[in-house]
Amino acid sequence: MIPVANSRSDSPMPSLPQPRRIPRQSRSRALVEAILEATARVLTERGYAGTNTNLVAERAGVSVGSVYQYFPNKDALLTALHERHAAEMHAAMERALGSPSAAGADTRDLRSKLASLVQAWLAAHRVAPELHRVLEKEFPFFDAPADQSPTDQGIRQRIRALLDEHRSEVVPQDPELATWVMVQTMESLIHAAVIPPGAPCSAEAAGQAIVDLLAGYLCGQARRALP
Amino acid sequence: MIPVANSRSDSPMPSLPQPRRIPRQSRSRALVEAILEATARVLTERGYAGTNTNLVAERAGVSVGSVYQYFPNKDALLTALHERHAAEMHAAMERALGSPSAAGADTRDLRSKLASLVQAWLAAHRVAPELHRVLEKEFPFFDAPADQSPTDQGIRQRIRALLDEHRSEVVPQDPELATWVMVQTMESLIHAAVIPPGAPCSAEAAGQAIVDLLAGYLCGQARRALP
Amino acid sequence: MIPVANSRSDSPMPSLPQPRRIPRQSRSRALVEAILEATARVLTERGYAGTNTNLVAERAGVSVGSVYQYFPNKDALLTALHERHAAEMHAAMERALGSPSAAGADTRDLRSKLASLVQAWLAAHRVAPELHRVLEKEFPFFDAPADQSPTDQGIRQRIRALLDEHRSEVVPQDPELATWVMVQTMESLIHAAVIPPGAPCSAEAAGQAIVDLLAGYLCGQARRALP
Amino acid sequence: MIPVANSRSDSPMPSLPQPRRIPRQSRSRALVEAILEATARVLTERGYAGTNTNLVAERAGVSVGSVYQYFPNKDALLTALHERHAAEMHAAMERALGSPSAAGADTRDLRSKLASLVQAWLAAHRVAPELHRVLEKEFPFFDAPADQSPTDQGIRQRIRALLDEHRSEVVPQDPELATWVMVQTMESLIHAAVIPPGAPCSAEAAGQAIVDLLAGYLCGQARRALP
DNA sequence: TATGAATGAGTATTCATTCAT
DNA sequence: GATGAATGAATACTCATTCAT
Repeated sequence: MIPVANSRSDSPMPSLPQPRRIPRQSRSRALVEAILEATARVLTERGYAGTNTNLVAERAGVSVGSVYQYFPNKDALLTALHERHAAEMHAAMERALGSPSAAGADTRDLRSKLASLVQAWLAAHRVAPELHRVLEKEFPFFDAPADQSPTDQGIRQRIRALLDEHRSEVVPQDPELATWVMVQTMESLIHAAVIPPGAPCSAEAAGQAIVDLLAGYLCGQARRALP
Repeated sequence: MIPVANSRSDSPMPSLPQPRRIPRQSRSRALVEAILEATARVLTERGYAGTNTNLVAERAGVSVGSVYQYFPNKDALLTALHERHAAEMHAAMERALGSPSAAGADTRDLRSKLASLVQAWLAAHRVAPELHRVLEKEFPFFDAPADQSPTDQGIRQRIRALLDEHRSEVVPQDPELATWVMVQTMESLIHAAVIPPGAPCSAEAAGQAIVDLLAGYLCGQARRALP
Repeated sequence: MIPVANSRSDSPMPSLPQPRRIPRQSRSRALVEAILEATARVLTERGYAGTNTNLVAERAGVSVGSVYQYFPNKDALLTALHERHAAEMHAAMERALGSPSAAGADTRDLRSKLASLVQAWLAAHRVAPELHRVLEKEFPFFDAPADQSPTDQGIRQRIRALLDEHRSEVVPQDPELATWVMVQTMESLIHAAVIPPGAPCSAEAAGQAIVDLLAGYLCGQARRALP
Repeated sequence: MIPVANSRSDSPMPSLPQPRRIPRQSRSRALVEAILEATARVLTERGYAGTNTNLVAERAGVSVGSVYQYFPNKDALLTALHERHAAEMHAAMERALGSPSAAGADTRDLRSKLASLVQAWLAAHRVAPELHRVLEKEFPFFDAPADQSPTDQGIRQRIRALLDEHRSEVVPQDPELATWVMVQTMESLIHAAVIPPGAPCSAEAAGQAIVDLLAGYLCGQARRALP
């Protein structure tokens, strides 16, 4: 395993960097918010190499010191942004699928649910595609630790639960493997679809194709109804 | 397009950096080879942040000046490595599918050909997974320009040709879109399967799953034979 | 043992920092000379906290990069200066005492030799007392490693040899201990004498007093001749 | 005098920084005590570079603001600690020699008194050698101003008084010079003896050697009785 | 008074790139 | 062509100090 020298200090990245202090007061929260907002903006405009803590601080209208008051290092900014993104995706998923505990309430078939999910995620990514590009394509090496982040785990588990709910419709035998295929495929294709140059078609068509792909794999037939 | 400030000079990266001179003499070629080899080694051992031109030169047993004789800047090294990788993939594809001009010679069905291709690519990636990890996961922002690289275009076209050859078996209507789905899916899943932590199963099983996914999408059924 | 966080990096100081490359060509040597000269000047003018590598480089008329080409870090500059000082003291000692191998050639008694040595060292320190102040008083924590430097060892050994040569005149039993007392006393008193506010008397008188002190300890009587 | 740029503000240090307010209430005194205690602890554990006001405040269980309520700047903390040390040495000296006003009461000869003093100081330094190491070796540039501190003056004067009491036994003519030699020698050798790597012998033997050195200088013979 | 969040100047070090030899 | 010494802009991070609450 390569020790990815990601920040200046060549120390091996110790799992997920956490905010230095959990902000409780509203002022602190606003500060953290402003810092993350500025990070997102700078990241979007200048990419990874062009992003530096001093600039982020300036853009956020705070001092560098304040940035370091809440984030132990530069990577923590990116990680926080990543986490926030994962949380948004998780929320979008919950909205699209409902909570797993409320199973049975949702009587749609697997394909319909997949369509909802893909739709919701595509919509969420269209908000700030450039930011996601940087976050997901320039720093996927944050994915390894991020995969162990609770939010990412949550996403994976929800997908797994979805497959379990519909296990009678699901063709692939190994649910673990099927979950992996699902998550990898959805993430990469949704990003590829949204991020320039994007898919060679409308977002709707791309979404449709992704659903076809997934449903074809899971249910053994790509099209809902083949005459 | 975002001007990714990747090299020291903040100038927006103008498409693909090309080798400063195409070396014709064998000595030059050996030099370029040594430099790229060293780049690959350093990249594998130390990741992106740990890679720098001086170290590459040292490892290659050349002076920095010589590196800059053949590569206009640091990014050109990585781009060249990426191109080389794409070329290898292209060659593996040719071996697996045969040249498109020799169509008709290969009488296997689409699924069999897909299986060969996935097999070949998985095998090719297992040779130096760490290098691919860095190349594909730390620098996927090269992907966009790389998509415009001739080699990548070649891969895309070969896949497109494959779908055309089997257009009778292919369910999706839009061949352009189908090609896009194919390429994106294969690339991301193969990388995900090979790069740690990898797929939650054997490489064979992962390959099988990828083929199932692709064939399900293209042919309308995931399993070769469903009774 | 306390890990003295001396440079910015909190890493434990690994014995003596060595120049990054041993300069062979005259230009390099001149560069190193200029850098050390500048370091000495800055150190003298601004003390430890006021000394920084960028300023040193500027004063030396070179770029920071060049400083780091020859010295791995800031401390190495100070260490080099310290070493150079020790070497000067060693040379002054050789001149005052003669080489130990040529024993017998010098027929003076112990007290005379001590007087020569003290004299020589006082003179050497009067050249740049402020520099020595900083070197010896602001950074004596460099002494611990420096004590293991070959030059400092050389000084200690020469003193030890001197005591051995005159073992018949020397009262204290333990030569190891006597050497320690000698070295510590000479160093601290000479520095104290030269560095402002210095001794409450002329340099000559101070030197005389130091010789009295040492000779009194070693030979059992402070004055050369007490009637 | 060199303007040692020791605190962040580059202003030349104006002699001795004094506590901002002399605390009269017990709570204040306790606060000051806690702060100094914490300073000593941090200094001992982390050395000069590792010591910072925020950490000191935290260790003291106070806010930084409170530190600055009683100490105008960081150096004042160290100066106060140094003063406290000097005071302890002064007290130890009083205990060993008796108050100078009570002269005549102590009928011991000079050498005995010196032995007592050296003994007492060695013992005092063995309590927290690391702290003294930092205090005396990392910051001896405080020595110059410290020499002007009342407590240090007190020590000097007491030594001077001692020499006067025994002026009949004292060989060196200039009492001012003799005092200077005494103070410098005792301080540096006691520190050298206690601070690692220390003297190449037991503390007792080192103390004995120091007394021999001083007595030899003052009284003209190193050993109490030479047959 | 006490607090501690906020400040921001300051600094060691790196590394892509150049160019005189 | 090849070399590698020299360059110097760039940047993460610290910490003494302030001041609104």
